[in-house]
Amino acid sequence: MRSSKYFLSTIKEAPAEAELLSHKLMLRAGLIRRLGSGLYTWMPLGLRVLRKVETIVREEMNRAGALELQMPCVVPAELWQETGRWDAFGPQLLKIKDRHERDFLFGPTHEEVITDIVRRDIRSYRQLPVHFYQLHTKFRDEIRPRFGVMRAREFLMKDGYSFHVDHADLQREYRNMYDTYTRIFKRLGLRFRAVAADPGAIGGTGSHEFHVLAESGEDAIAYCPDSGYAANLELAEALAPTAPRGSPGAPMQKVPTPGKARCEDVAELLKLPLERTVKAIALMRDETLNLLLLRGDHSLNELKASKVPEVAPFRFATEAEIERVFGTKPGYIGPVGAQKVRVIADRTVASMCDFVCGANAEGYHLTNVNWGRDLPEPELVADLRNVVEGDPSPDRTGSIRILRGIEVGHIFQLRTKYSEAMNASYLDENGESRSMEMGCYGVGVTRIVAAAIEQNHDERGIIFPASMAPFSTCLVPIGYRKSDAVREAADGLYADLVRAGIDVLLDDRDERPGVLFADMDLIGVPHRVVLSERGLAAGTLEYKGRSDGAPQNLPLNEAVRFLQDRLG
RNA sequence: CGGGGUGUGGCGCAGCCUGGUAGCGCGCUUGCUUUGGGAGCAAGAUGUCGGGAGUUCAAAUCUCUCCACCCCGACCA
Repeated sequence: MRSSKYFLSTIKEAPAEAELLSHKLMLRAGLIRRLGSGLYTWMPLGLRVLRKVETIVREEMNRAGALELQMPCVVPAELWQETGRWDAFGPQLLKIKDRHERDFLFGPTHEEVITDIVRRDIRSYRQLPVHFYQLHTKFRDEIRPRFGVMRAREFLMKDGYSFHVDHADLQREYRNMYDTYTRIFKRLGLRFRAVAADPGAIGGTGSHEFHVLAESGEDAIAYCPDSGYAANLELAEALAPTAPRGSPGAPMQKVPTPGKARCEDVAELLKLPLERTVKAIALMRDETLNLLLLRGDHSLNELKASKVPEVAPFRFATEAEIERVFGTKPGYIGPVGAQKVRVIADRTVASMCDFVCGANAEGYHLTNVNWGRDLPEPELVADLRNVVEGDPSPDRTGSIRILRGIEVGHIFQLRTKYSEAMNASYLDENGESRSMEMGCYGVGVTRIVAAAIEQNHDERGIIFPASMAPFSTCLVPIGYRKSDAVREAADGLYADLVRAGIDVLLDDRDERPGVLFADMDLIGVPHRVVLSERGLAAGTLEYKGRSDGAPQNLPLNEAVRFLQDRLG
């Protein structure tokens, strides 16, 4: 491709709408343009990148034995009413009506449609297993789309669905997909990690997420370098402390802490470590108030809380409810002397002694509080908190580190959730009807591009991994329009590179060299070859990798072979 | 949806408080010069100041209202 015949639309200053670095760079490099909230056009340059990612995903899915098909984006409501998701999916579901006022939806995911296909076409165990996938546009009416294509409303996703005679075969395919996803992200050249995850709203048992590691990632991952344990932070178990609870020291004391509602402030005022304080979080379950206790430096894990039967379903108590029950404002509430309240302690809190908590009186806290002496033992002890750096690994080998990640893939074992709801069954060897076991597997294709940039960039712009760069190589002639020698050499080398099957961009624009260099760096082309009169006179050209510190000179006639070696 | 913020040429912004004929930088067009890291000079083009209503002799500026977008929370590939 010649840039004079292409459409490069780079800009120096990122539009104010972009906050995240990858978003700014994608706009500046002219990969995408925004149409509306969460809606983006993929410009020719960006689409090249997207297609490269798609191709790798498709090749690996095919290699894994899955079959590509394509389902409609627009789906009749009846199918979703059958599984109850027409109502259960909530406002994220874009509902639409046709001219006959019939209800449809724009598919955010396609379990219903694929299960409908399978229940019509599959009768016998002899036809199983099957695995169908598509690369298709999804729409989810996110509450708050953000970060460009990272969390867009319309996005490209690879979604695959497999059907099996039994759970064992589903598990086999699940492992197959785990390996396939691992291959995909390796081929893409990304630093990533597979982590155990909560199946969430999609349902089923057993699930892993694949995260691209990046500082700005929205998700936290608990990772143990010693054992290899990796889980989404929300899932990682915080083990109970092994050391026995210390014995009570000084008597409990009510101390004034005016204006100090946060544990940090109380600890600072009392000159005590934050680890000696206890925070109280009031959650309502119907009309019951549960008081959850966490150590001052820990944070509530709402997923864990939602799995404690005595707590869930919950909502946070309002300030009015808190004042009615405790007679004081949030910030000064505590378990000592609290009436009509169920006290539920996090495992860590249950083993604390001589701790600090709210006194249920505005402007006061209690110090040297001890279970069994100053208040009854907690009614319930549960794992309620997020793990923190340094916690023991849940597999009891080594300790936890926290990494940030961007979720780009998720695999689920749905089991029979959808096949039962939609009556997708088959006849087994004995002629008996059985529900199919089902798995589903998603890759956020558009998000991968943003995540790759988030992980790989510098002050000059994007550093695309070779796998997804819009062009593998750029040929930058200096003085293309001025020097016959440069032009002839550039055209000749360009033709040679094209003939060698190299995905090369000849930057033949009539611009100053600085502009050409800056643009090629910005759009992230991994390999750059510079031709100049000076070099030609010496029979050399210049090569520089996108992240190399300095260029190197090469004999002119070795350029093609050199690049072929570099490109593998 | 709750909280915070922003809408002024293609992009980034000033002007608004204190009403008086809309400005800067980048980009764009033309010419000359320049040519190894986003050039210099000169001449130009481009604005329903987010929409509507109101106050006023007069509104980008004040008031009301609607809209769009961004940031923080819950959701997710």
